[in-house]
Amino acid sequence: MTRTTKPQNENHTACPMDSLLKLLMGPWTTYILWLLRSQGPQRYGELKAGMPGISSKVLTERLRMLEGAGLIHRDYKPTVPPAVTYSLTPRGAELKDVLEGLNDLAQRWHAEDMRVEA
Amino acid sequence: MTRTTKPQNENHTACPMDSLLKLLMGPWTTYILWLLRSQGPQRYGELKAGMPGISSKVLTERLRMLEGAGLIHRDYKPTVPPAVTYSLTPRGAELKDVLEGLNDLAQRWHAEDMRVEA
DNA sequence: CAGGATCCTGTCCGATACTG
DNA sequence: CAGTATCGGACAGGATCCTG
Repeated sequence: MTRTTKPQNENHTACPMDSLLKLLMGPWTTYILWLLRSQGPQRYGELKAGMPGISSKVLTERLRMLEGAGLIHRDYKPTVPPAVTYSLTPRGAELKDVLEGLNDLAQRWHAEDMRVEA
Repeated sequence: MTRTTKPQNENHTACPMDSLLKLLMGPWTTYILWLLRSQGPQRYGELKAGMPGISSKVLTERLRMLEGAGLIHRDYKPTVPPAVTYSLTPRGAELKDVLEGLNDLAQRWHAEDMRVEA
């Protein structure tokens, strides 16, 4: 086996949590999940409109990653013009709970820090 | 930190959860937290030894970020030679629960995927 | 409408060398 | 021992143009 990269690094990137974390951390990833959850299934253009400043490339990239991780579902209608609708999968919903836990934590800490610094 | 990025991005990086997520996603971040939790407070050198392949610079960088976020505590003894010990703060412990939740999810999905693909 | 291809850019990471 | 300083390279992300 040719092994040019360092074995140690594979160790920690192979960790399922780490890859999930790495997926979530993308600049717009949580936004996408948030939009799909709060506004229900949406089409590509709607998502893009809801995220001012994102490029097609990055949005597509993120959507593919989320799809690959089984967090969202891609529904492709080969009409003319084509219509693609994205929605959350059960896994996406499961993930929601953890994300909200993280969010609560972050917000609480943030609030605490405000009080301390004031 | 220099602030040359576009205003639109500040919108989503200003979200407390996003910054926390961004912090956690660093290449070695979860490792550090994991080590400090499973092996208790450790010194700089011990941490480094436990993470083969990491450079001083990156380790210091990550430690400073974690310290700045209030997740770890830095105890500096100005002896000769100096001794610096890092430990988890209460916040670090709190974060642990969420991380484990995420980890459980990731592992379960991973296991499920294995069954499906087999 | 929903992306693919391409180029360019900054950022961040790791290696090496040096210091109080 | 516990860092800092500096440099180069890889890669991620953005802008733009183009297509089924």
